[in-house]
Amino acid sequence: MSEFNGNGGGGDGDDGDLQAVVRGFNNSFSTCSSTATILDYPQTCFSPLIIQEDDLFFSSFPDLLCERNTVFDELEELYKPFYPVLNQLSPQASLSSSVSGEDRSEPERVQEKEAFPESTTVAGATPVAGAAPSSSPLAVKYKRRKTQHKRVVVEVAAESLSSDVWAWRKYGQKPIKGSPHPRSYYRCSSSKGCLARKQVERSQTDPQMFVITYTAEHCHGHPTRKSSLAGTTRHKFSQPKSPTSSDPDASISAGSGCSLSPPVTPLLALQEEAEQRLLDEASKNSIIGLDHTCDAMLFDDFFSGFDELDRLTSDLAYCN
DNA sequence: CGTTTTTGACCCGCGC
DNA sequence: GCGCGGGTCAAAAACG
Repeated sequence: MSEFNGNGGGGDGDDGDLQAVVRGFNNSFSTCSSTATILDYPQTCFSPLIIQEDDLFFSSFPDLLCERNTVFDELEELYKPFYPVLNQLSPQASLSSSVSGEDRSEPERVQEKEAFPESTTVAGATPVAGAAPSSSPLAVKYKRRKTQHKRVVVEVAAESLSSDVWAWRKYGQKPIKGSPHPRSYYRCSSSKGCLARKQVERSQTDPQMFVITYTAEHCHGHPTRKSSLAGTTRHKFSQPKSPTSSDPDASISAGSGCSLSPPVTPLLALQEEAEQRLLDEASKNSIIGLDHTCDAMLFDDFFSGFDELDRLTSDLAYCN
């Protein structure tokens, strides 16, 4: 790609950079050394109920506890304006209304169309299935983009990019005007039809940092470490093809790899699953409703996520 | 052989 | 209406 290469000497290196990033940063929430910072959007919610309940749970995960003191507290603070609203909502009711990810078997484009009905809004409005017909198949194909609203932008250090419980598949890379670094586009490959997207690019201000933009939500359960390992080569990302990839970040990819270790015991597997689900919820809640501050979906997904976490926590207690 | 990456082309949204 | 820039597609290549 001549245009891309035209970005100069940094071009090839950036290739490596972004490859290294492919695993995402989800686990950065559990890494105390992570310097994850929330950028553009006000974080939505952290329920008082989860914060009250989880002391025991967090104590089981020192890493999480560490992060909780930073990110979580910050989230809670930002979330305070929502408390009155949340207190009026029933988690159970929310849970029942938020189920939708399971049966998404239709073609992805249709799903996206419904997931992000353009110029729609929300607040309790039900997506109109089959609405907004396009004049041509191609029009349907490319329906989406800038009208998408659910996005979260995160800046993370390179060292926090080494692992991700999600499997991301790169589907594009573009040079960005005004930026010396290209942007890579990833979609979730953990589940067919998953709408989750991720954009990764190197920070302009600090080349040691990466700006990750998450779009949409995963329409499937969190892939446990166990199940991830059960896969074939999913997380064994190939080395950059370019022999010029002497980029130090490429070694991040090759070196740390996916830090997925096989669960030694079922209990450990459960703990890990709970941990990962928590992290996922934290991340998911960052995504939800960022542009629809009062979107009902925001609360639905929020509660459903923590309800599941609560269930897992109960399972943990039972196992102990 | 299945999955992932690369990369040129295509399409759409938006600003002018 | 036009052009630019960003986001996605899809075929080919690479990888394990």
